[in-house]
Amino acid sequence: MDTREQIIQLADNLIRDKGYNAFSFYDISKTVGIKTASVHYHFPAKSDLGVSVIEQHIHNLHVLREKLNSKSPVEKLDKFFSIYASIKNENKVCLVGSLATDFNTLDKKIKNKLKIFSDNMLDWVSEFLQEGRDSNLFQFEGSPRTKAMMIISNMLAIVQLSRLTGDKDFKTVKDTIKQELIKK
Amino acid sequence: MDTREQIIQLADNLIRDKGYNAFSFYDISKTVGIKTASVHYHFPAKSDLGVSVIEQHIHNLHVLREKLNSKSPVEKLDKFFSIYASIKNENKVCLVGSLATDFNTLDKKIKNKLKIFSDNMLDWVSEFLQEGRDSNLFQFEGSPRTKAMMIISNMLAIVQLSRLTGDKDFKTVKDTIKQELIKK
DNA sequence: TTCTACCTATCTACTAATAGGTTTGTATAT
DNA sequence: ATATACAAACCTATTAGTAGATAGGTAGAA
Repeated sequence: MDTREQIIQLADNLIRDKGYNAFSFYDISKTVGIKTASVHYHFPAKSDLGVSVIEQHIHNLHVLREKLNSKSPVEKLDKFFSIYASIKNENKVCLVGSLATDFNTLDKKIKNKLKIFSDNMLDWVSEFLQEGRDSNLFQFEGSPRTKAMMIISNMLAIVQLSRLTGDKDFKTVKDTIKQELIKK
Repeated sequence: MDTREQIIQLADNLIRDKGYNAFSFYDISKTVGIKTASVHYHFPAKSDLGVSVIEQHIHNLHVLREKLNSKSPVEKLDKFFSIYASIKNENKVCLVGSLATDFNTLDKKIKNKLKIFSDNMLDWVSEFLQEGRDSNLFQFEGSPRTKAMMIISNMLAIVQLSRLTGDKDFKTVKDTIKQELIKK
């Protein structure tokens, strides 16, 4: 992994661990083993780094969608859950949740990119929910978009909330959502 | 309102607007009209202010519970929703959500106090959900605590997420939760 | 007098960011 | 084959600004 990628990876972890306004170029530099000025060589401003972190997530989601394209809605749902399970496992939160709380302090470029990412995520989940209902695998009322919004917000929040209430609440909520969606 | 209360009120708004690590004693001082050193007179450290903000929320919840004690579960649910509606209306997020994303940067005293607050909230919602189901007003499966966790996380997250996806999504999600809970 | 609530002044540490220099490899022209 | 040019990726050094925090002083009220 080259330096640039390493910086993005690290920034991503820091944002989801401590929040955007709690990490600095010094945190990056000491771990990568270069000076802060060298981090600025790759990313002139902190907001440029923020934008790149989100772009990485957009790209990863795109690749995942392609990969799962021909798989069943249940497999897609499981993969969706497993993303949040590993977030929880690392005691982090999801990118959208983290940046949403800092939203009013962010650069316009970051805000716009983040909107694109959350739209993509919402689009993907809506799509496989619809697909699952059409093939009688899932049951839910209302539009797929609304259901997607509810499932995403449940997962987004439970990784945050279970930092306080205990990690096993994550599993309980995840299992309940799946059960409600799949039971017949 | 005396200075101390004014500082707490202001810090509360700043935390829920921009996040704990994005506000400073200078933000407080310029609005209250005193110097930063004078803010330190009331709250020696930033974490003391943070603790007081949470204590205020704990107190407010306690007062609310007392006030609604004899009211119906539906009224309690509506009041619960209206709290989040006004948060959304101000384009803020809820205290627990905001501090949960910054959790790994917080002082131990803040972490502990925050746990108490989220426990109280969870306790209250679980209680009126149970009450509502017992009197055939609500229907849901699983434990009241799990359902409370899911409803709280939905609301916690939708105020965050709808900063990106649009304010009307807040209303859609809120209405859907209520409908699913009350329909017979 | 002593306490409350503020003040001025200052400190240390950290922040993002920039200017300008060094090293290293690589491509091109002679 | 060797000198020249150049860019990539780092460096040192520095800037201007902000952070939280403290020492010590003051004016007015109890």
